[in-house]
Formats: sequence, structure tokens, C-alpha cells
Amino acid sequence: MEPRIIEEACARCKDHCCTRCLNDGELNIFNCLTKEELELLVKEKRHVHFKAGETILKQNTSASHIVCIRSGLAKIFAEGEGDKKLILNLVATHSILTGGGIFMDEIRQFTVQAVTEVDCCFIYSDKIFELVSKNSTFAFQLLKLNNRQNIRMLNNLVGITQKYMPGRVADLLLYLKNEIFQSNPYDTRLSRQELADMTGMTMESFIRILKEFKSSAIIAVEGSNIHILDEDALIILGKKG
Amino acid sequence: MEPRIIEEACARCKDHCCTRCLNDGELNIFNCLTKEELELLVKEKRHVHFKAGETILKQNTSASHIVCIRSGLAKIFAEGEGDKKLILNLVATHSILTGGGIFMDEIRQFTVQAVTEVDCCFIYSDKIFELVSKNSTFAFQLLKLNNRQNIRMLNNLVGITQKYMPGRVADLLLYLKNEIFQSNPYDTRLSRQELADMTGMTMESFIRILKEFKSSAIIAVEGSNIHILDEDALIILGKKG
DNA sequence: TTATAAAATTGACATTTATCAATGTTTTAT
DNA sequence: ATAAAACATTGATAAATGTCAATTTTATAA
Repeated sequence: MEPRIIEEACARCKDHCCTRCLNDGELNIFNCLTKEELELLVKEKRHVHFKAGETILKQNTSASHIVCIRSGLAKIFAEGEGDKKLILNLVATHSILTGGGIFMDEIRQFTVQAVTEVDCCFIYSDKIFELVSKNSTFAFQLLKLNNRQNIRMLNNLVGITQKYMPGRVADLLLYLKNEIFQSNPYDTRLSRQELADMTGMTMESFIRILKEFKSSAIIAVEGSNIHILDEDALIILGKKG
Repeated sequence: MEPRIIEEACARCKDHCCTRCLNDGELNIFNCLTKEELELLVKEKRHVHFKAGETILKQNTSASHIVCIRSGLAKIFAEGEGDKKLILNLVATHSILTGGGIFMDEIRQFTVQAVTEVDCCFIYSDKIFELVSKNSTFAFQLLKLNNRQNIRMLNNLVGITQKYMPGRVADLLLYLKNEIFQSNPYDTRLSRQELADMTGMTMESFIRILKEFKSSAIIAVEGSNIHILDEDALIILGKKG
């Protein structure tokens, strides 16, 4: 359930890919490490490749690693009773995954699954803890990173509980454009079911809202390719709930 | 909007109340501080008293302090568009509040409001940051604490998005008994509206579910006093969604 | 204590959202 | 190229939840 295919000790990482591993447009949390500390990290790091659909981290397994995404797109979701899924977040290139609970009971709170092919690095939590105690700047950066990710998910969920479906879909479309793909016609690579799972509604309901937006000329949709035509309308819909 | 009444530099804290400030049944995060570090904390600490209903921390204000609750009950909630409130968590004696975003943009993500009278200590974030860089054990403890609180709120919200109303109410009643009041007939001191705000539903809907539980002899209700009669039934309801 | 306000409850009804089944479309494997 | 599977769409309908208004109960202040 943990790293399916542990490949070689990350050869390519000798070039210190960690130093380029950004998150959320923030400064790299590994930048504050000394050369020795970085060596420690790189030495133990494992490079793993996942095909689309494979599970990277599984909810309720023990949290022994953190994962850095080198390339690709993955989804973080909570598995509820009876096949219920709620996608909490998408993570793309240069993101860092803690799986929810590295710092709590050492049990993963969420599942992470590859949406596209994903190339990533597995780092033992132990190493991270070691660095936290050695380097306080690193500790602080990690605290910030962790908090930022959680807050984003919380705010997203608050929206889901407070807004009607059109508002939720509007928020999602804007989020995908602004935060994940950062381009306007964007190709989600996500199924309708997955998009619906990001908004806490059924696929059928999601499709209906999308259809309404299409016929109101707010967006254009071609398969998994979405083009926002009237961003202001979406913003208003999102505000209104 | 910040500390309404800053009283004297916390006289009573000379007895190192911090060393008794537990959270969530976990070990005290201040325990790992040296005597000097604790002095630093206590010297700058302010003791503040709030009446029921007063706002302790306000969403969207700048996050200059963390707060430790010495006694009383407070609610953490997200304020949405148009008076919409969602109570994310209750915090009782010996809890530590970060207000959501001390480590992120320094803006509070949530509002914290006193439910009963609340006695608490305000500590500058700067002092906390200073301690994080001085003491790595403290950094790690804080990381854990912060993460645990966020995960709890996330899991709660996931439940709200995935379950029908009876399941949500069942979860809430069990949560109040097990985590907050730790006794069986318990007095919530919360209005129906507040209880409803913890489940993301309207007050009227909440009351109806409560009534159903009452007529099924699952609970007994007397004002804000709730007695769980058939805990198993609630557990099943919570699982089923 | 009484008047007044606030909170809780109930009912009727409207709206939102999910469910189920049928059909069309695209992708995948032979 | 064709069959099979997976995915997407649509419609009809049922269930869940919210809204609004009226009423009762409880708390509060003069």
C-alpha cells in the first residue's frame, strides 16, 4: 500500500531537485537546509513513479513518509462510509504531501491518488523529524506549509457546506484556473465524477450545473477542457452561494 | 477587535499556569520549555477575561497572538457570506487557540467567541516564533498540536458533506459527550442555533431531528441539557450517514 | 410580578439535490 | 474496424433540506 515501486535511490536527485521543490508559490521549504542536511535528505530519498489511477498514499495506513511531487497531478481525498469520496485538494508539480497526519498518530488521514502519471520522491518522516529538531527555520517553514494546506482545505469545505451547487461549481472552476492550471482554457484531465467529488455533489448534478453555465455562455466545455468566458459571472455566483 | 480588556500582566500566571495548559488530552506543549523560555513566555503574557458572547478573536484581523483558555467554553467558527456561520470546533479549558492562520499570512481564518465566561491568556505570536526557533521540541509539539486541531476540523467537515442530517446530529451528540463535556447528561450551554451551526443545517431542521431522537427514546432533552440514552443507536446512525 | 424580548417549536410549503433508469458518446482492446 | 467497456448526458421522480409564518415556551428587565 505504501510505495508500490521503490526505484533506485534517487539518482536524478543528486542534482538537488529538492532545491527546486516549491509549494504554492511560496519559497522552497528545503532552501533553509545546510548542505549537510540536504545530503542527509537526498541520501535516503527514493524516487517512485506512478501510473494514472494508482494510489500513492492510502488513508488509514501508517504515515512513514512524506512525498514530494516532481511532476504530474494527484488528488487528495477522504474516503467515507460506502464508497463516498470527497476530493479535498489537487496537488501538482513541486507540491509536498503529508497525507494529513504525519504529525498526528502517524496515521494517514487521506488517500492520495495519481490523476496523470506522477513522478515523486519518498522521504522518511524520521528524516523530516530529525531536520525539524536540527533546524528551526525548517521547522517553521514546515509548520507554515502544513498549516497553509490545511487552511485551504478547510476553507474549501466551508464553502461546500454553505453554498448551493452553482456557487460550488463556480468556485471550483475558478480554483482550477487560478490555482491548479494557471491558464484559461485548461484541460482538467479529470472525469466528471472527479469534478463532482471536489464539490460534494453527484455527477449528475454537476453535469447539470455545467450545462447551465454553458447555455448561459459563462463557460465553454469540450470534454475535459474548460474555457472560462465570463469570469465575473463565476465570481458573482461564487460570492452569492 | 483584538483583546478587548487587557488586564494586568498575568499575576496569577506567576504560578506557571502554562505548565498545566494541556490540550486534547495530549501532553502540554509548554512542558518542553526550559525555565528561561517559560519565563520569557510568562513575562509577556496577558490575562484577559471575556463575558459570554464576546468575540475573542475575529476572522480577517491580523493574527498577532495565540490564546490559551484557562477556563470556560468558546466556539470557533467560519463566517461566510450573508450571516452564514459554521461552527468548526468548540474549545474548552486548557485549549490553545491559533485562530487558524498564525502561520499563514498572519491573518485569522476564523472567529472565536466566548460561549460561557472565558478566562484566557494572550501570548504574542512573536514570542511563539522565537521559541520555535530556539527549541525544536517545542516546534515539533506545536506542529503536532496545530495539525491535530486542523485534522479534527477537516474530518468533521467531511462528515457534514457526506452524511444526511440524522447522521450529523448523531455525530455531534457523541462528540459533545466524548470530547467536550466528558459526562453523560451534559449541559451544552449552546442554543439550538449554535448546535445547528455545528452541523451545517438550519435550526428548524436540527430541532426536528432532535425531536425524532427524543421520540425514539435515543436521547432525553431538557433545555440545553442532553442525556444520551441509547449510545449504540447514535453510533449506528453516525456510521450509516 | 408583569411586560417584553428572545429562543424554541411546529406546520405548510417550496426548493434543492439525489436517485434511478435510459440513452448517447467516447475510449479501449481485440 | 468492431465489440466491449467506461464515461457522459438526459429525463422523470423521490427524498432531503430549507424557508416562511405562526405559536409556544423560556429568559430578562422594569
